[in-house]
Amino acid sequence: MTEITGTGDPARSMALLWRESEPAPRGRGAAAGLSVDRVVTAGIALADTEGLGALSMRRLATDLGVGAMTVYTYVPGKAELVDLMVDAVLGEMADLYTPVSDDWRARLEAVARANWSLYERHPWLLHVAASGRPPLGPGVMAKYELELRAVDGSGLDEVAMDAVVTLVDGFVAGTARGVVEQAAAQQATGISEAEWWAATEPFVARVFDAEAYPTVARVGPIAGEAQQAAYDPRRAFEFGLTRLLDGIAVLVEGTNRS
Amino acid sequence: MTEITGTGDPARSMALLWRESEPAPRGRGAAAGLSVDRVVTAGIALADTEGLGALSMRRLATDLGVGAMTVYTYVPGKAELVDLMVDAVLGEMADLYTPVSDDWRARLEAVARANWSLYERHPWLLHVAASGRPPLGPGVMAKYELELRAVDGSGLDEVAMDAVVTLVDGFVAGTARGVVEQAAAQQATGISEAEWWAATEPFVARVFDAEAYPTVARVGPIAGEAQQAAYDPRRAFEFGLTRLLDGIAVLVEGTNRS
DNA sequence: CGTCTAGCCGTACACTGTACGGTAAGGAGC
DNA sequence: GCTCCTTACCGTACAGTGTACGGCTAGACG
Repeated sequence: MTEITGTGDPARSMALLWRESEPAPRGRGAAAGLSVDRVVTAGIALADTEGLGALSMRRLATDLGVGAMTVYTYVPGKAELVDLMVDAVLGEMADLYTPVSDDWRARLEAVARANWSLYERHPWLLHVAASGRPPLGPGVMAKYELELRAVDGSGLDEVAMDAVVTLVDGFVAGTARGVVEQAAAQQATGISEAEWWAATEPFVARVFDAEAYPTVARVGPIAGEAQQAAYDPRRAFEFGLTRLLDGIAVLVEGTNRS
Repeated sequence: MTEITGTGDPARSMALLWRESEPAPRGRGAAAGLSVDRVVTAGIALADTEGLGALSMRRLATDLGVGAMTVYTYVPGKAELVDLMVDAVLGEMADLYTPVSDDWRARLEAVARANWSLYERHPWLLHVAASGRPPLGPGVMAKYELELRAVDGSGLDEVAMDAVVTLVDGFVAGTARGVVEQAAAQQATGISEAEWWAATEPFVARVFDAEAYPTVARVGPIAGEAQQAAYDPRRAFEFGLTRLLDGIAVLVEGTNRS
């Protein structure tokens, strides 16, 4: 259920991403009204509502009202389809973020929260390995541009600007992943987070050796009580974001001082 | 290819994790010498060498020299097997980290690097969604204890100690994921990172609109040149770790001042 | 020696992505 | 209006997956 971007032929992928050589529909295709865009949109809708696990070529074809193999007329394979879906969806970033402040820190925080919203809208993004070889289409470019602008004018050089944006994006992805994983576990088991914790905690208490793990014995219960679970991703997001921005501020101040 | 921990029956899982009620082997099993431990060890070996994608019940059974369904005698299902593998492997953290300094920052940095090594040894860990409902076995406990000790004595309260450890663990997982994703893309395509970038870059140059994305046009080439790729996870790790520790230092100093 | 238990495993089901080859519908040229 | 050709469409097949079910049999116990 993990898809990897950038595994198709680069030339073909780039042509698709930028919608080069989309021919005027001829032949039977015109009747069905099918197109790359419609395929991609249907794929996104399916992944949004039922998860990336439900995105099979057969199911997608059924949703589109065509036979399974017909989808391959518009898209070389599932890998390229996912590339297109990712690029399209990252392009939505522009709707989620509008720069307001002239303070880099406020802008960067807004970028982080917009990314968080993106993962809320499209949780399946976290099941796609896109950081290594991102689909360099218009959506990715627009998102990257917008994020770079947030740190532009802070005094950081170009390499640091890129590194800061990458750091914030990665942080948000990591904490958002926590939300998605908990939701997936709940879906897979039918047991809520609280129920699971209630069922597991007694065993922890029984089997636990407070002498072997004294620090866990001290910290665990307090942290567990505060979160009502083994892990609270939303709390982790708020806590981590402040630390991260503090750390970036140290860099910015150091840069502007010298 | 993404597995989710904590999806089995909590009682059964906890009993397995702590190896309760492992009966003295009777019947034919004694001859084959099979046990939960041997199954788990074989699973880890398989995942280490060929990846989590190669870990199928049939393949594991073949490696153990038994029929496919025999594995189910020792382990309720694949989900529980993965739980056991994760706990066993996180227990190795104790071999990778030995506390030396009495400076919390040095200790926390060592924890981060030990986590990085853990993912180098067992990249498949990143294909397991374990943060939501971690397998609370001896390995997880040992790792958590060790990490909490690193920040103990820094002046932070218990809730903050847990949050800091969670933050660092999540950061390392995110950057390590970059390495694993790039390796997976290379394996899937047979094309190296440099070759992919060389094949893609001309298309970027051709299709790219410097007026639409002026900041990308300025920053992208400089960052790309510095990394020789779209993304360099090792660089991101070193850069991010410093920012993160700086940000945590701000918190520690603030706590100790008041 | 008889019985019973527990380890072992063959078969089956509903899925997956996609290679291959066949069918037929629409546009172009006359 | 007829023919031809391009191209969209799609049925079938293959090698996989996790695991429910039920049958077999080897060893332990009375």
